[in-house]
Amino acid sequence: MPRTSTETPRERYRAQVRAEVKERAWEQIAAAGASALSLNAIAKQMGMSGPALYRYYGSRDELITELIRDAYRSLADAVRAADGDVTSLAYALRAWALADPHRYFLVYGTPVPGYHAPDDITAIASEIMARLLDAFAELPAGEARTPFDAHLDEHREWTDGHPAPSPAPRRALAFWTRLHGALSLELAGHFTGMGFDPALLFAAELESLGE
Amino acid sequence: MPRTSTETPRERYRAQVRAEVKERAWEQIAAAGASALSLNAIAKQMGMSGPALYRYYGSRDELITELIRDAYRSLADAVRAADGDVTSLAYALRAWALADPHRYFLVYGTPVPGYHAPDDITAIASEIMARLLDAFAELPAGEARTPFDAHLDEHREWTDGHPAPSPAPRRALAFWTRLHGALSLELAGHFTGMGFDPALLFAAELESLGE
DNA sequence: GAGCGGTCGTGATAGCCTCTAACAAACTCG
DNA sequence: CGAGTTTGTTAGAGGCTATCACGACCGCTC
Repeated sequence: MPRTSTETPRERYRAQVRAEVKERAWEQIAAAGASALSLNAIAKQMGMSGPALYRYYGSRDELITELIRDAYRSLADAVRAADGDVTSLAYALRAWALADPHRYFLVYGTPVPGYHAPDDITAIASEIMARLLDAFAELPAGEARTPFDAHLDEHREWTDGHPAPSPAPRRALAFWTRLHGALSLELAGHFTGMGFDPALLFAAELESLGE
Repeated sequence: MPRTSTETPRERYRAQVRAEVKERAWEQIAAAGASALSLNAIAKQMGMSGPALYRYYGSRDELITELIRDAYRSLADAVRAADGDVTSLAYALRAWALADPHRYFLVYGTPVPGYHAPDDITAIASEIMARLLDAFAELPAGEARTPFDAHLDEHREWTDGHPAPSPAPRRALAFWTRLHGALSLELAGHFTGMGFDPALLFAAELESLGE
């Protein structure tokens, strides 16, 4: 197999170790959530002693930020891989969330107080949003124009130049907030013991976006 | 002032210290979130040495559980104090959430992996749900019956004997998930920099429940 | 009022964590 | 081969949760 010539052996090794650290980190997160992530434990698991890991990640926060970045990227991939239409987007989102709930909460869960997302992460987020706007732009306009539509027409910074006409931004926002509402409560276990099927609730909410 | 005769001085003192601990805990949570809560720091703040606090709360988890319980109780109070109708319930919820976002996340945020809520907490949660069902039971039935309505009719464990007829449970669930979706994304800061007014999004989502 | 039992606060300690610093070993590349 | 960078080590500071043994104190009872 051909190797990239611009990559020194050291860089190769470094990248490999960083990747393995992330792997273990994901395992830990899946097992006990992001708050329980311990650089020390990862180091020991990999057979090296605590501080060695700091050669690869300057701090716990740096590692977590990298994991959040990867989570966003994988969500963007999942969304990109879905068919263009709204329904398949919704089920791609749901499948991605159910595949690893902790990863979902890393993106949409309780924020760390001081934390502010780096630019490249917000860029990925807006790519996902663009995909949503695409999907809704293709739908027929349909219903009546709401006051919130008017407000959104005057505040379209977030659509970042996307040409989707008037009802689409509102519907894209509703897609995001409604499905997040249903998904996050399901993943957080707030529906357990209630008896109904969360998948059907999700479907019903998705339905509500079509009307 | 008359004092309760069933209360010994020791018990009075104990209750007072426990209350002050909780106060400091809320301050810390408001400042840096629940994950940053430190029994040690609280003890020092109160002028006593670390382990002394363990006389009052057996563990950090026990304190947090108590805080979650209080959060649920205060939400139940807020909801109980609101007028019966759906709109005032929604704005009571929103006001309660905005008053202390970290408290909101304590209730509806990323779950701690091992954690399972004690019975009395789930009891409070179902009282809140009953209030919601009340509000929707008073509304005219209106629209067409959905497949999800049928599913809910067969799975009404969670309504806990509440007599609200068919469309009400679905609408109460939608109230919960939609408003939570909008609120939690707002509180987590996912709308910052997007330009639109989260209050108007909330209002629009609330509107969507009336139809 | 004296004594006694339970409660409360203390310091010491174990064990975990993050992260820094100084030092030794290993590897790359000229 | 040799020099410089990179990597890993141990030691240690300072934080945390939590347990334990001990002394001090308080309030109830006699």
